[in-house]
Amino acid sequence: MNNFTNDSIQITFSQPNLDLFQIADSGQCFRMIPLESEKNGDTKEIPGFSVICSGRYCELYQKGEKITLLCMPQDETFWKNYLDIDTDYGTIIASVDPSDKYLLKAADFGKGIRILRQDLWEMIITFIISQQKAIPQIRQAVEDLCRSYGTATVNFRNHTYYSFPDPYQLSRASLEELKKHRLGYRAKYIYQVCQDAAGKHMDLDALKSMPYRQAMDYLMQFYGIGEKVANCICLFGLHHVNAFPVDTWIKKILMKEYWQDAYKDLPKNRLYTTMVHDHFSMYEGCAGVMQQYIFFYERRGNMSHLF
DNA sequence: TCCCAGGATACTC
DNA sequence: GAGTATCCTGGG
Repeated sequence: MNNFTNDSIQITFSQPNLDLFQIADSGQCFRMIPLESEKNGDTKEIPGFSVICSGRYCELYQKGEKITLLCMPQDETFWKNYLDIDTDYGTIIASVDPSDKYLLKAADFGKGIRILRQDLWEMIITFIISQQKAIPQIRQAVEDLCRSYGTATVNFRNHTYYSFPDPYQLSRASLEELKKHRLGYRAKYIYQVCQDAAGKHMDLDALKSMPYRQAMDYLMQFYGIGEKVANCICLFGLHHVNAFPVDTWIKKILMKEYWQDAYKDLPKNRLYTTMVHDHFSMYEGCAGVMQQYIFFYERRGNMSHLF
């Protein structure tokens, strides 16, 4: 990380409960990519990540609790905020119910995970894309949209990177164009949401000021956004840490680890809501973090690697 | 070849 | 309110 060309600054700070590798494949962030260097013709992975968010580019490196941030000087505050450095995750982990052995293990295993403060619009589109897709496919589709419709900028290494297209940029894509990016049946959802956002029918600024429940109701009015996607947008795009997205992984965990006989007569639809309420509503203000811990713990046990 | 993967919609009853 | 077929695509 020594041969950067111009203007960039390098800041190193110490931060507990922050693990770049865990965050990068926690499934919340799709533009945090391992850095590679070319040596003797073949590419070699180096222990760092490039991140693109809100039109900005940075590189992050880690050694123990020491995080090194490489970015433009005016963006230092932005990236520190992105990493949610003002939240004390140690306190959150310490608040785990001692009788919940599974969550204790999961929180310890994923103690370096944080809820990043990402761009709202990017999260809306990304999690619409995410439905019925695996993480590498989501990455690919997002990168595709950025290269096709985003703004090209040259970073401090003289490499070109592409911002995530804003509503106006993305709304210029026709439905047919969107379908070419392997979005499948999601293309029509994205097309409609872009039209809504560019036409101010979807008001992102208003959304940012809404409390969690209101934001959920607002988001679910739009075509292609159901409860799960709305929860992901709330958690990762609005930093509503009470949001608790329930996908098939979480359903599996709930059935495996939190089942009680009292649930046997509940219809499936009510079942998961009830289970989440019974076991996670006590984590006021950090339930979403607990969701990330169990999600990551379960997935890591089942998958060898993701990149 | 079939099946399903980190869902939502439109349609049934 | 609760259950189901259908929608794209890629990979096992």
